[in-house]
This record gives sequence, C-alpha cells and structure tokens, in this order.
Amino acid sequence: MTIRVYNTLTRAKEPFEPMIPGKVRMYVCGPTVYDSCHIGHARSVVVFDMIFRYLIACGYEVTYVRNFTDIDDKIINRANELGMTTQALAEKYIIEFHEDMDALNNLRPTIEPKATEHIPQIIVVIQRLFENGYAYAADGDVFFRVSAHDGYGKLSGRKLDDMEAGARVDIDTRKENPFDFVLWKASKPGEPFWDSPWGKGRPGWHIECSAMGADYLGESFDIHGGGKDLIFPHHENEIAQSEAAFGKTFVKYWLHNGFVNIDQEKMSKSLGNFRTIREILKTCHPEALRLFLLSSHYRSPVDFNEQAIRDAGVSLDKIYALLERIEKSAADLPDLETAAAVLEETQTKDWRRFSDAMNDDFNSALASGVLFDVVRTFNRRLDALEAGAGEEDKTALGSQIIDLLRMGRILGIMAESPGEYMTRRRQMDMAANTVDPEAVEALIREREAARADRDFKKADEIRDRLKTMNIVLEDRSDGTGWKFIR
RNA sequence: GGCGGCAUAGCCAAGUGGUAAGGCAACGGCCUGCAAAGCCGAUAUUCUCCGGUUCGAAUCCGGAUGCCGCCUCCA
Repeated sequence: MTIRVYNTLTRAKEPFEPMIPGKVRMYVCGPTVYDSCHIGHARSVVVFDMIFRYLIACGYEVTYVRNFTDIDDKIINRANELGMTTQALAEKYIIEFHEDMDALNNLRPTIEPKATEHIPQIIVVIQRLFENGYAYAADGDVFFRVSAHDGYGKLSGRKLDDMEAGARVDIDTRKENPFDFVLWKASKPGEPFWDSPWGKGRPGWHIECSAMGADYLGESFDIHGGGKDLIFPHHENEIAQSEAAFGKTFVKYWLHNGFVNIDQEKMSKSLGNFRTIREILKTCHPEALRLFLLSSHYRSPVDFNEQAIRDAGVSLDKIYALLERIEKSAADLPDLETAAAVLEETQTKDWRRFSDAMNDDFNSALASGVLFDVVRTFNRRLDALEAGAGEEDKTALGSQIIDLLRMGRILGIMAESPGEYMTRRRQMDMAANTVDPEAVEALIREREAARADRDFKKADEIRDRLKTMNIVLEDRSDGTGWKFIR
C-alpha cells in the first residue's frame, strides 16, 4: 500500500510518489535561533522526525534538510540587548536547540544549513529574479514583485485583490504592491552585513529557504514542511521566489503541522504562556512528551496541559512495564537487544495495521492505538504463559517483540532499556517529591518483617503511612518495590 | 472584511459511506493476606443541532449554533 499525504497545496490527500523513485528530498523550516525552543518547536520537529523515520522504514533514501535562520531582525535586536554578536547568540541557541531536540530523541537531519553560510547562493537566486523581472531595488533594499508572479496565493488560497482589501498598517511606499516582500535588506550602521550587488546588507527571511533548498535538494523537490503558521506569508513567498527564479514547480507536497495550545489558549509570548522544552523536561520524560505529541494527528491542534502530559507518562509507563516484564520473563523469549538487531521486515498483522495507519497521512494517533493493542495482547500471552498455559502463544511472542520495537522506532520511543527508564523516572519523581529513600526502604524492611510474622495489621499500617507520602508499594516475587503515585 | 479548520463517552483521541480503535479516569470480576501490576467484563443504540442524498452517514450535501486559526514576527 502506498503512502497518502495531505497536500496543503491541493487541499487533498494524494498518493505519495517521489519525483525520483526510491528517493525522497525533504525540507523543513527550522528555527530562528534567538531564544530557547518551546513546545511548538518540539511538535514540528517531532512530527517531521516521525515522518523521516517512517519514510526510511519504508525503504526510501531520504535527504532531510532543516535550516537554521541565524540572521534576522529578532536576532540582531536580541544580540544588542545582550551585548553579544549575532553570531555568538545564534551559536548559543543552535547548541540549545540540538540539546533539546536530541533529548527528545529526534534524529538529526541529513543537513542543517545556516543562512549566513549561504549568502553567495542567496545572491545568485536574487540575481536570477532580477534577470526574470521579478525583483527591483530601492535604496539598497531589494523587493520581490508579487504582481509579476501568476501563481501568487496558490498555497494559502489567497488572492492579492482580496488581501488588499484588508488594510495593512505601515505600507512601505517604495513597494510597488503592499505585498511585495524583501529579498535583500540594506544594513543600518552597526548591523552585520554582507556585500552584494545592491550594497551591504543581509538576506530577507524567505529567500534563504529557496536558496538552500535548491542548493541541497535541487530546484524542485518532494516535501516541504513546517508549522501551519508558515503557510502565509513564508511558504507562499518561497514558492513565488523559487518558481520565479527557476521556472519550475518548487515543491510537490506541502505538509504543515498544527499548533500547540496551552490550557486551551494559543501559546504566545505576549500571553506569557509559552512553555520551553527544557522546562517541561524537568518533570516529564522526553518520550512521554513525544508520545503526547504523536497521540494526535499532526495536522490537528493539540492542547498541552498537566493532565495530558501526565496521561502520556502513565501510558509510557505501561509500555516500559511490559518491556521490563519481557526482560524478566522466565519464558525463553528473545531478549530486547537481540530482537532490536533483527527487526527484519516481517509482515505481521499488527505491523500491517500500524503501517496502514502511518500510510494514511502519517496517522500516528491511530498507529499508537495499534501499539497499545500489541501491548495488551502481549501481556495477555505472558499471563497465560505464567499460568502454565498458552504454550502455543510463545512463538507469537517472538515476532511480537519485533513488532513492538519497530513501532517504537517509528514513534521514537522505547529507545531506553527498561532499567534506564525506571531509573530516570525515579529520579524525576524524586525531584518532584521530597522523600528520603533511605527512610522509605527502612519502612519497607519493617513491613517485610511484619509480613513474615503474618502481622498484616502492622504491614497495612506501614502501607498506609507510605501512601500519605504519595508512595505505593508493589509486592512482587522478587521483593517489594515502590513508586510514586502520579 | 477575506480565507481556512474543528465539534465523537467524565477527559484525551482515532474513525471520512457499511453499522463507534486506543489511552487516562470510574465500575464489576480474576489474581493478591490486603494492595500494586497485568488480564477479563460491562460502559456512547450514538457521533453539536436541523434538513437532504442513499438500501445504508459520525462519515457526502445544504443550513444553524459554538469554538479556533491565518490574513503582522511566529513551529
């Protein structure tokens, strides 16, 4: 079955057919590096990482480009505020971006180009636009002539005439049309600049993507992604620039992810409700955040709130509890590492269901439902085995481990060993609860002694006492464990 | 004003013409000294409302209501 993707350009799901069979060229807009990443960035990166992983799993050779906008007004302003160079500021936040996105278990793209390292390519594209009559200069600035491009508005479904009705505040009188946008911006004194045929200046926001996309993926490529907010004007302008410069279709499939809301409210700096990734990860396991983000379809809006993230954590616990159970199982199942090394392309019914979901416009929400089905049937088979029955299920478990890990690999979860996961969870819980583990262990030993004496009244008193400390006990065959109640 | 999206159980969320996945919570059961974990079972005769098309609609069409996004930097 082929993959079907929703294309913003055509507003329909289409069969995914890369221009070069077997190869996929994908460009996703990366961050402007002037501040810490928030959960909105996380969603975009995680969503396209999931798509990247799935395309690879489907056997495509994927070239994935994600840029860094490392020069623009916001960066200049921020650098001035902080008294540092734009370069140093950008570098600082690129490092942060990598730390955050690596923590979320995102694969690095094939190439991560920076705007400032592609000035010559940018200038060449602008020159092409001049040659083709789509650009004009004014006082060292260069503008794109929107009216000269027939298809302008085709991505966002806007018509220039309709938009002109909506009054824009400060119309630059040097523009031929209010919607003409800057390709090259003259530098003011003290600002970073590069030499160009139009004087000292820096590239406009949109042009870098056209130039770098063409540089690494060609003048025409398969997928271009980003947040929905980029549809207009950013992506609309990219199309105009690229198609005007190169005279061919810029991108075949346009994919856009939905927003993250915080407690039903749009997340924005002015509302002060934006949440940074690093702040969230202090109390939330990164894979729980991933699972949360992938539990909704990528085009739908998603609401971030405490309950949602807690639920995702509980769900993830359920998965790791199974992995731990597999590891400790007496039945001679393949161990996780061996299974992970195999992961051959078996076509089980579960994998089929999972890939069908992913094939339908990367429906990770449906796909994660399949994963939980597998978790449940797996536990059921283990129950049967432990009860001394269900020997016939044993062979099924081998391939089911593989399914489990394959699904996890697409979603980018289950990357840790159960032991690592449990340790990490414990650490985060310890940070959120002020408890002396020594005291807990002492109480547990006391209770063990009481239980050995069959003094269940005392044992239960200790259990209750721990419960007031937000701790629940688990009596297992290999001893008593404890964990925090969420 | 222009363009677009969404409304499914207490909450989250799939389903886009064939009779409502999954997760969390709650309830009953198995298991357990009691629990926890796991499993099993029962939970929406119904998908915001009103019309229409159809043998058949949560799914398509028309209308109403509500919520939201974009049109300005934004993932």
